[in-house]
Amino acid sequence: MAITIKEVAQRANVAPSTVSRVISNDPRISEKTKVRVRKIMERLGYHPNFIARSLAKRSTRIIGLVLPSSSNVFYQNLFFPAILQGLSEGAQKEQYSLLLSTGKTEDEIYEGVVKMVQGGIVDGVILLYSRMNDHILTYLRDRAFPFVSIGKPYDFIEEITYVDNDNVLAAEQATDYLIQLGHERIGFIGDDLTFVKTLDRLFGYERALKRAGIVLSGEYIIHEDFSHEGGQAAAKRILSIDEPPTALVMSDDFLALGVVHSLREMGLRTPEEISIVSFNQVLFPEPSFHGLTSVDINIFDLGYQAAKSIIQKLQTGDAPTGSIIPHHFVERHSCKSIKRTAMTLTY
Amino acid sequence: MAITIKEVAQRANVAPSTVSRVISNDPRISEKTKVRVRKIMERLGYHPNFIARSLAKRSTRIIGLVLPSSSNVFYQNLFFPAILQGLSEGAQKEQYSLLLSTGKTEDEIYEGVVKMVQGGIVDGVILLYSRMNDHILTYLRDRAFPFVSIGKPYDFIEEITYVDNDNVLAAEQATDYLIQLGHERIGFIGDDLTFVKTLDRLFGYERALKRAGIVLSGEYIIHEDFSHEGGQAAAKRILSIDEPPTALVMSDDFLALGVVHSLREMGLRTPEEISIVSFNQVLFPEPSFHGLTSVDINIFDLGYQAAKSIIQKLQTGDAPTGSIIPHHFVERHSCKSIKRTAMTLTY
DNA sequence: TTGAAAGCGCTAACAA
DNA sequence: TTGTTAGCGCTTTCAA
Repeated sequence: MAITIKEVAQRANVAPSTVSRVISNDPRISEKTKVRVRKIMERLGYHPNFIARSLAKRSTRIIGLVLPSSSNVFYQNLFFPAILQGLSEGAQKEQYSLLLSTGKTEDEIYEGVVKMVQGGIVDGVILLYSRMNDHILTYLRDRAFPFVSIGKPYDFIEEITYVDNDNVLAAEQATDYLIQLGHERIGFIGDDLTFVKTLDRLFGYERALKRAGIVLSGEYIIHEDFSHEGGQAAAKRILSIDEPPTALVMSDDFLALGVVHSLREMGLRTPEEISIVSFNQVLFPEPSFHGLTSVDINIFDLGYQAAKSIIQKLQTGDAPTGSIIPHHFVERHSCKSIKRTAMTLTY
Repeated sequence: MAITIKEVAQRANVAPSTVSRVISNDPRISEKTKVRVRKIMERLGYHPNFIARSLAKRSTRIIGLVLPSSSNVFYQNLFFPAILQGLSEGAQKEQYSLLLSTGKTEDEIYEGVVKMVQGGIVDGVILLYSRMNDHILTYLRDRAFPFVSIGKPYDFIEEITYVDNDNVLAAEQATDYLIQLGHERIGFIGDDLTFVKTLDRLFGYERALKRAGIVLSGEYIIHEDFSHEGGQAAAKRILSIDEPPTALVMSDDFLALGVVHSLREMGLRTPEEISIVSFNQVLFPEPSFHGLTSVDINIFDLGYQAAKSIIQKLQTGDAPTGSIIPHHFVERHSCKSIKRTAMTLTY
């Protein structure tokens, strides 16, 4: 067994409570005894037992991270490590630790969250996603347990602390950009519409089209996983349309790469025959690498701010409702102008 | 405050210890009281407090994960999420949780590990890397604290539980493959040589060359980060050599993509002018996608087995010293034969 | 400025 | 089959 506070107290000829106060650097303890006790802690190699402390203080300084249930896809995308890095740095700064949810199915994850929360393992929770009708969010909210959502919540937006980009605006700008280039047959490819960010991006896309007086076509809106298979399926769908789009807005770089690749295999080149704008900007930051024109959503900042928000909430009991992380449109080489003026030159 | 075991006991007219035994499904308790107590737990919405249980049992069922200190690169590579997925599944299966180390620098990480271990937060630790002269490993070993290393340890290989591929053999096979294709000027690009896996792969590369009677050239061995910048730097180095290699063995897909890309920008095409074999196989499993001939090291299995090994160690007090995960050579389109017979045809 | 003592919620001898 | 009791190692009133 390891050294306890009692043994330190004995050696130092003080009460355990005094040692405890030395640990937390209580100002009521004289410098002299502090120095003496610290020396003995050092000599004995004493380290406080966090579990005992947690039990007494009813706080662990551990934050639970909840991944989405479609985590197989999540694990194959650089979004996850990027956001973890931000979370990790934000937590480390305030001496918090991060506990991962391990479940695969929705039920497993739910059970895991209940265990973390009711078991007193975590002081707060961060949801690494936001989707509609989420049981876990409802559970946390019903219990008034501190949590932060990465992604704007679908309901109760006024009362939930979240961190997000302005996805509507970002998608609108991306779509506008394509419209400016002369495109009118513009498609949208996103993943599961239960995710709020997909809804938002779709909404921004639609808003841009409407404002430009372009009629929406249901055929042009496609939903697939953020995976290579998803990309392939999406590419097939696109080519099966009578009047296929000349440009695409896509909700993720990985998905976009898959689509671009599949389209190329089917004989459709980017940007010559089809223009592409995507989201996330995690795959090699260099502009020259894959050449996807894309919206950089600053994933690291998203994670960092989420950690900051939950910690603030835990420490002050309150936190800003919504934090919006700025995005940046990064123009590269996956889009081509098809304005009539440009076209006539070609004729 | 939440419901405690005492309140359940009162309502059920039993002693707290009986409730405790019901929770752990102790066979000594009669079915009748079990049912009664469970009903009351249900009705009160009781959930055991894990912290209290952990303190009493001196075990938390939490496993600490330690990332390498060069984690900025780690976070930008799909190796990390892939191994996490394996770890996660292995942990979930046995009802263990995963705690992440959050530090950036070596010192921060070391402090974090000490805190986890001495603080009694974790029952065991998994090192997600293996490098020579690792303080953390030494610390854990000195304390005889249960841990598993992902990657063969540099020292004390007999007594440390680890999970790894046969990287020497894999690199030897990859190099052999290039030799079979007629290459003799073969380079090796890896990252930091303090990582054991890089050492092993380098060793396998050298062994294959020696066996084929090819003289090693120090110029042909390059070390760079697993990042795009690293790839760029490596590409420059290669082109600066008087007699540049006609083929490369590389220790990571991400690095390889960066190198391939940079080389192409500098006018050297793959596989026409330079052949490439790499490692990891995390970036889109489809053979057609990026076309890199590569060694699939089954990262998921590596993580899954690591979780399994540490849990076995925690439960039985013992575990196999080394588990070797099989690798698979995946032939694609990044290598070209330059055998003399083929060459003469061209002349 | 320090100490004594109770208690955080649970488990695990030992008794019955 | 169940209850009693003494901790696990720390914090925190209350008292001195």
